[in-house]
Amino acid sequence: MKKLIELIEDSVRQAFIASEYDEKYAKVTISNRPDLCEYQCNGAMAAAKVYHKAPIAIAGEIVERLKGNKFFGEIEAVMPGFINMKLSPDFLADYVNQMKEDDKLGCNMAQPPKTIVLDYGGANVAKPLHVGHLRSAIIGESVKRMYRYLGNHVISDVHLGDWGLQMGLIITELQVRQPELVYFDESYTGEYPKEAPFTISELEEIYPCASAKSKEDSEFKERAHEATLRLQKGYPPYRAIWKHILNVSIEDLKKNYDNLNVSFDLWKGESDAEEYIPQMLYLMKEKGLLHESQGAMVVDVKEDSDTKEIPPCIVQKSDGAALYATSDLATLVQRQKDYQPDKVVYFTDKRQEMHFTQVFRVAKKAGIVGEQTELIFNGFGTMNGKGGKPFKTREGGVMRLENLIAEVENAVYELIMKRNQEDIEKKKTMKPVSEEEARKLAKVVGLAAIKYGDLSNQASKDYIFDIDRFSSFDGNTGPYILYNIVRIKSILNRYQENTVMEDTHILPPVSDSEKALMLVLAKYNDVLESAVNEIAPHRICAYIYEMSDTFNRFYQDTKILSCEDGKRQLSYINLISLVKRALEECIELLGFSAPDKM
RNA sequence: GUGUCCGUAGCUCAGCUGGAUAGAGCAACGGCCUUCUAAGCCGUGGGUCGGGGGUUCGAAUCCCUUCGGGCACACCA
Repeated sequence: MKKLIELIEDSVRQAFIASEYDEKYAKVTISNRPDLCEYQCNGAMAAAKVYHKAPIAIAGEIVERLKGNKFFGEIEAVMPGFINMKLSPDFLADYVNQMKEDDKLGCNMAQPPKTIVLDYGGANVAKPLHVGHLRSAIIGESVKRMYRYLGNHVISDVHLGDWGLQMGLIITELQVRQPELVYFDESYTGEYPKEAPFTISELEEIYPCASAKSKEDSEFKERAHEATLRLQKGYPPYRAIWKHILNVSIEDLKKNYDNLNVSFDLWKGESDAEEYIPQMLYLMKEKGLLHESQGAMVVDVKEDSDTKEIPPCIVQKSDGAALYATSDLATLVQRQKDYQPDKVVYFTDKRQEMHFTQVFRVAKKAGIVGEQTELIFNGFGTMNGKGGKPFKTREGGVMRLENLIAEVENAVYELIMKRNQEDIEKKKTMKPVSEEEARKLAKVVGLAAIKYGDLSNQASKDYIFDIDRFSSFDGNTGPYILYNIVRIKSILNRYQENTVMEDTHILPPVSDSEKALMLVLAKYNDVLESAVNEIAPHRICAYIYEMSDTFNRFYQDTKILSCEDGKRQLSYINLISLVKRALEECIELLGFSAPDKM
């Protein structure tokens, strides 16, 4: 469906052309003065100088040509040269009705659809998810849904950290602890056990212990490096241990991501890229890009236009082992082979920007991906605690993701119980909410609180994660958005109890608040498409907040269930159904959903 | 040091492809529940858009400069 603003702009452009002004001045924007008008065009002021005319005269000419146009209820030229427009109620209602008939509420599908690989999650095997993994998961998941919504072919890959030094560290530490295991018996030739010699919680303890040890004990560190290399070279017993680590971890990770309503099409890891390393190195060698520097194999990626020093990209360490860039590049080889993506987007902490700059340049230079392939680094800011310093537990440690989620759910749970208690005291309800019900509800609302709290900030900026603020039911929060959806559901339920809907037509608005609501609805496709183009979930948040706010005003001064005029009432019902649909589509894109009651 | 991002109300954030009086939420204060969920609505107070300069009819927005802060700068990921 054509965007509302484009329809208007087209007609304004015709007017500019008819008056022999350059059409570039015909740009229309949503008004920043809603008290004066709904849409505005400021082109007359810019054109004034070029055409040596008073801006108000130009604006006047344009307005004269547009008077009587079906789009406009009112249109006027205002000093010094603004063109102020208000839509005709009929046209607006017509547009909203068209939206309603469309599956995607008027959004235009990507033409042609693109194949897009998304790399987010970034979980490491053998390490629990912590708060540092939250943003990647939430933002990536949302962007996945956004791209998909517009009809793109999207493949999400968790891209596990399963191949680096941490593997060697664990193996080495395991050997220290349990040297009797068959994996460490060089002369052993039999089958390796199917059962892992550790549980997930043991694993989660082993890694930090080994990591700390390697910082103090250089001999231990040396052995870990060696073990890493042997693993990467395919040494069978280490492979067997590694497989155990993988299985135990993935099972646990899936559980955690499920709780966040985050899912992946692929559970590939750095290890899966390993077989592509030779091909990758060959491509580089063939192009003469590869050379040795201080014992390592590197590719120069400097460009003349650089404003700073970009160091060469190391693709092979001096001991021959793979590292971060190696696996990211080899992964690109694999993705190119499997999907020929038009676009690959990475969601990691913005501190990794340099790494991705290097990797992207090497990938293009070596021809790992085509010239046209878009490689996008979507770096996000740090999640800070209340004081503006990185988010920590009260003891100062790194907080586990599951604990964070539990804390938010608890905060929400407390609020639900408190509110229920107050309602009983005020005699608004007699029914105490059961603990089980409240817990269930707190899960749904808590997830909305976390995700909305995160996504409503611009991803690239650092932000403050404030549990109390995010889980609050007042103001610009996830719970508030859900509350509005629940309110609409409640009205619809009561209405449908005793009525059959036959006509689904929405009538032209009769009140300001109703028109305002339709105006917000009408820009749905515009907001969604630009949010997707800009990879900006926060724009969707801002939009649904605006819609909720506008709905509330409408709700306040419009009695729906007691409306006497049957046709009008039905129109209201259809209007708020559409609002509900729009809100639900949006929160679905953000990665959470609404309960039936709150 | 070089580069880069940021600095908007007491707090948390929008707005940044230049437009009219810089917007929300929280916090504070005052109204509105026998009527669709008051987790709401209406209203009041609160700002040198870090400072300075420039471009422009017009700058929070673009350019320069300065102060303050975050982050990155090859064998960790």
